[in-house]
Formats: sequence, C-alpha cells, structure tokens
Amino acid sequence: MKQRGQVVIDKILDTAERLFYSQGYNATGINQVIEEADIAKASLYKHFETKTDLLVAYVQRTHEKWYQRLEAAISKVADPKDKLLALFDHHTERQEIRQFGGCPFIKANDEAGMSDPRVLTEIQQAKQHSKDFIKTLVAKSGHKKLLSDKELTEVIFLTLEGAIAAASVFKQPAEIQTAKKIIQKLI
Amino acid sequence: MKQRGQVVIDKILDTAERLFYSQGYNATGINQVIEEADIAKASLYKHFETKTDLLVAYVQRTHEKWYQRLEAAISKVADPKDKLLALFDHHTERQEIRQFGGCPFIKANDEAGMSDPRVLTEIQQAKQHSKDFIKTLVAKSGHKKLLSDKELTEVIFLTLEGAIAAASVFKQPAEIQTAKKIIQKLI
DNA sequence: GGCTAAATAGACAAATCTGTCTGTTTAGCC
DNA sequence: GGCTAAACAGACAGATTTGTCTATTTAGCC
Repeated sequence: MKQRGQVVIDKILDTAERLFYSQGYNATGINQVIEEADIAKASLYKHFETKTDLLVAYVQRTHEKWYQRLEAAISKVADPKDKLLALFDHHTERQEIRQFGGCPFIKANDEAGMSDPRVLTEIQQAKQHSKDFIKTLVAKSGHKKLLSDKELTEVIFLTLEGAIAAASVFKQPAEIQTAKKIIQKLI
Repeated sequence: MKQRGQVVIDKILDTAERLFYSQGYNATGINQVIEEADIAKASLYKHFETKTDLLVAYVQRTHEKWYQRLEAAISKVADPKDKLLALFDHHTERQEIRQFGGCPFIKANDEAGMSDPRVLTEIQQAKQHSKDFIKTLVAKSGHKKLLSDKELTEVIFLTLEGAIAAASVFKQPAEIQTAKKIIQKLI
C-alpha cells in the first residue's frame, strides 16, 4: 500500500516539476513550492536536505518519466522507418503540452548544470539515453544508407534537439515537423 | 571623443554579459554586477531603469556582436560550400571560448523569455537572422540539390542549434564537428 | 578656473530567500 | 484504542534581493 511519506514526496515533486520547468529553478522559491504543494516546510526539508537535492530528484524523475513516455509512444508504431518519424510527432505533442517551453534537460543544464555534479551527470545520461534509443531504431530501420547508421543517428538526434529549441523560441511546432520531413527524405 | 557615460555603460554591459551568460540571469544580482563592473549603484540605475532593462540591452548587444563576428568569420572563406562548413568551425571556436556554455539566446529564452516581450522578440530576431544568413549562403553554394534550398537551410540551422546544445551538455566540441561532416555529405 | 552634470559611496527600505526550530495535530499499525 | 512517527502551522534567523535616496567628489567643457 501507499506509504504516507510517498504522498508528500509526490506532491512535492509534482509541484517542483511544474514550477521548475515553467518558471525556472532559480526563479522558484521553496516557499512557493510548499505553498502550492500544500505541505509544511518541515516536511519538505525532511525528505530533501537542500533545494539542490530537490533539483537533483526533479531531474532524475524527469529522465525516468521522459523515457517511459517515449518508449510507450514509439512501441505503438509498427513500421521501423515510421518509428523514426514518430520521434518527431511524439516531441511535437510533448512540446504542445509543455507550451513550447523547450527541453527540460537543456533548461536545467543551462540554469543549474554547474551547480551540482549530480545534475550534470543526470542530464548527460538523459541525452545519451536519447541518442542510444535513436541508434537502436536506426539499426532496425532498413534505411537507404545514404548516410551511415552512426551519421543518421546523429542527424536525427541533432535535428530533434535543434527543432525543440527552435520551437521554444518561435512558440510553434513547425520546426519539429519540418525536421521530420527532412529526415523522411534521408531514410 | 568618448563620452563619460559610455564608459560606464560599457563597463556595465561587459560585466552583465559575462555574468548573465556564465551564471544565468536570475542567479546574478545587481550588487554583483556593480561590484565587478566597479561602478556605483546609482550609476547603473541612471542608465537602466530596472534589471529587466539591463537584460534587454544585454540580449540586443549580444545579437549585434554575434552577427558581426559571424559575418567577419564567414567572409574570410572564399569557396561557397566551404562557407557553409565554416559555420560549424566558427561555432566550435565560439563554444570553446564560451567554455561550452551553450547558445546565449537559448539560455536567455529558457530563463527569461517570458519575463518581458522585448526579450523574446530580440531572441526570435536573432534566430531568424541566423536562419536568413544560412539561407543566403545555401542559395550561393551550388550544392548538389539532394535537398531543396529550403530543406538544406533548415537542416543546417537545426543541426547547428542541436550541436551547440549537445556540446554544452557534454562539454566538448565533438557534436559540432560531427554535424559538419554530415552536412558535408549533403552538399 | 569655474560651472554643470555625472559618478561616487553607502545607508536604507521592504521584500524575499533558504534553512531551522518549536510545539501541536494527525494518521497508520499492532 | 493507544503508541509512534510523520505532517502540520508558523515563528524565526540571517543573508540577500531590487530599487531609492542623500550627500560628496569628480570630470569635462566653455
């Protein structure tokens, strides 16, 4: 059954996730987190020693949830080439839900990547995870070898990263769909 | 001759540029800016009404200086295809100088893009400027039309954006050079 | 050289920040 | 039902935040 402590931790992390992403880590105060999570300050500091520890937990949980969603979305697509294209559709959907706030890992890296080694490490693992996932899809895709597997993996990874950043600048999904069309020509 | 006020403004903007980029806007206090710029607080508030106005000025000046450097670097390359590849070398150099801190516009957008409409507008103009610049280079490049001009422009822009972000995550220029090699195969 | 505008140092206000601590209430388990 | 640990509200400390204000010194121009 669900422990009492887990309820509180979930409320804290749900709120931190929402605020850290939408406002930024440095612009979000502990007092706002406890108020909107509707928990006591002492409860937060019982589960997280410092605000930095909360940031680390936020990045780790974001990595986990990000991969679960990605894996679930791509597994629904049967055709191996379509799986590659589905990456762009999935991230289009995600950015629409996120109101074009950009990649949470890049945001965390830019704002707080140097503040704690655990933060940088988790972000690097998340991005490596993304690249590895693309790599396995590329290997099974049967693409037309216009580029090598390694190169195709890289160009998909990089256009995806770039498109998410561009979408968050222009506040629209056009760039991500443009990237999809270009990759379609290369596979 | 150089006005007295311009010296102060330059010292403020030089310091703000360095601190806003390396630490982030929200993590940088006005007190740190005036201390490291070695000017009085009243002098800063004489030239910039609020901290947000200083941010706007920082983003605008970064846009100007960014384009001047880019234009100068690419104009030194004669071959039209090499100009396209020189984009990646220029940004590799820039990121090495910046110690892989990533794109200043993406950073400002992620941290403070919503705080003032002038900030978002300037960032959008900077990114559109980048894309337009690439577009003119592509048009003159005589590339092999494996992709259309529009598509090649986009894939260069997006891989460049993605590579700079990836370089700032992994703290190394490898991704930018990998992007260069891939684009080389497409032109 | 003297006038004027700018830059100076630094106190100050009012709010906010992270983190600690005290004492009370609540919830889960045997 | 009573024990125990957890969550609670909220005061508090001490540092820091942006921005204002006063009074003094400095620099440039005629």
